[in-house]
Amino acid sequence: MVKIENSKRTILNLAESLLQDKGFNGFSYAHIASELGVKNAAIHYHFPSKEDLGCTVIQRYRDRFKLWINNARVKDLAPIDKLNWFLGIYTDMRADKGKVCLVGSLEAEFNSIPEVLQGEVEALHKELLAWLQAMLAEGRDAGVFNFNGEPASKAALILSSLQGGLQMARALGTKKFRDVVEQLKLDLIV
Amino acid sequence: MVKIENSKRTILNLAESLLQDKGFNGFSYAHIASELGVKNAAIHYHFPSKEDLGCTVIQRYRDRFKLWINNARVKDLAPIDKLNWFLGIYTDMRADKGKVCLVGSLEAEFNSIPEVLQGEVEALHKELLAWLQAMLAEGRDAGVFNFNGEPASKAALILSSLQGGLQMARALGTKKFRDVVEQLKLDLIV
DNA sequence: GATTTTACTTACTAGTTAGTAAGTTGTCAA
DNA sequence: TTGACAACTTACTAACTAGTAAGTAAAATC
Repeated sequence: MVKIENSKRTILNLAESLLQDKGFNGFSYAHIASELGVKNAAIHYHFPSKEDLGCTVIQRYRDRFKLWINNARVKDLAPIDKLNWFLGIYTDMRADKGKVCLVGSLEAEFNSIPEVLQGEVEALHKELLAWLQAMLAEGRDAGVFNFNGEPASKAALILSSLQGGLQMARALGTKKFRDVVEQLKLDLIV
Repeated sequence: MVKIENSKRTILNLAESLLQDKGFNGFSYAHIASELGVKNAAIHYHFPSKEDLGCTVIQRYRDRFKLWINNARVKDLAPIDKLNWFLGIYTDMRADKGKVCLVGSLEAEFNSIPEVLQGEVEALHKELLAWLQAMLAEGRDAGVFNFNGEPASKAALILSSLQGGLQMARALGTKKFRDVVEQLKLDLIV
């Protein structure tokens, strides 16, 4: 028995990567197993069903995001730096083999994924929006952001455009994604 | 033999609907066949491969869009009415059982769909952007739209946010999509 | 040192997938 | 009336899907 160090985490990393690359219906246990050099059943040992695997990936991402935003490195940033930190997450995804965000990938296939997974996606999306909204309100109050309407609506617009922008870049290239980010800033920063 | 009227078109309608609902990897020939009350092979008779089917759906959509924008009913509209016409397409998709746009659905699964289909998606996306860009430029020149930066970038932002907004609405409800559209207008219209 | 637990493998199942080959039947043109 | 053709059905295949049950070997625990 060749023991792989931290199999569970390695499987989750690969599953997350495959979700962002091929979508939930676009990868199989066999893909993960062959990439890890183990058998299908080994994946089922750690994650009995694909639903379990998907949910755990999202839960881990939610935990990660919560840790980040509550860490002083992000929490104590000025609004404009918070914005750039957030945009950087998406820019990094694009740079990493043209990945898209988990939320976008799973919402595009929303009606063909398990219900509990839908619930996890909903929760994650709400958490992202809540943070964005608070950051926008903070920045507007501080006079560094300028926009009409509610912070909640502006947050929804920004997140949607990042989500769509990553997908667009797959067909039209990274430059188009950069255009979206730049325009986003032009429409926000004083 | 019970002849279904215009089978080919009926199959295309169903395939388009399934693409927008479940994604390319989320539906099968069996789904289409059972819904139409025919056998699998009947679908293969009209569209030998799933790749053919997908491509034909996109080609038809491209033709339709070309017809629309070249028709006087749209062509001769004022920029603001052109905008509302375009936004209406997406609002209607949302109203129709929470569908997402074809481009978004296929780009989310971009790395697990056939290459020729990727090409069709790219072409459609470019055509949508080109029309949007021209409309934005026209509106800005006419003084009804106001935005910084290039029309191409603003077009990319708007289309991305509509694409992402439809997906977001699946998890968070139609109100969130309306918020995106409203914010979009606030950020554009004088 | 014995026993339990962890992390697998082997071997399998039942269902689904896209796709094919050969036959059938109604329609239409010559 | 015959023959071609369109639009299927029947019957099949090979590959892949998630998932399971039983066995195995090393490591941790007692």
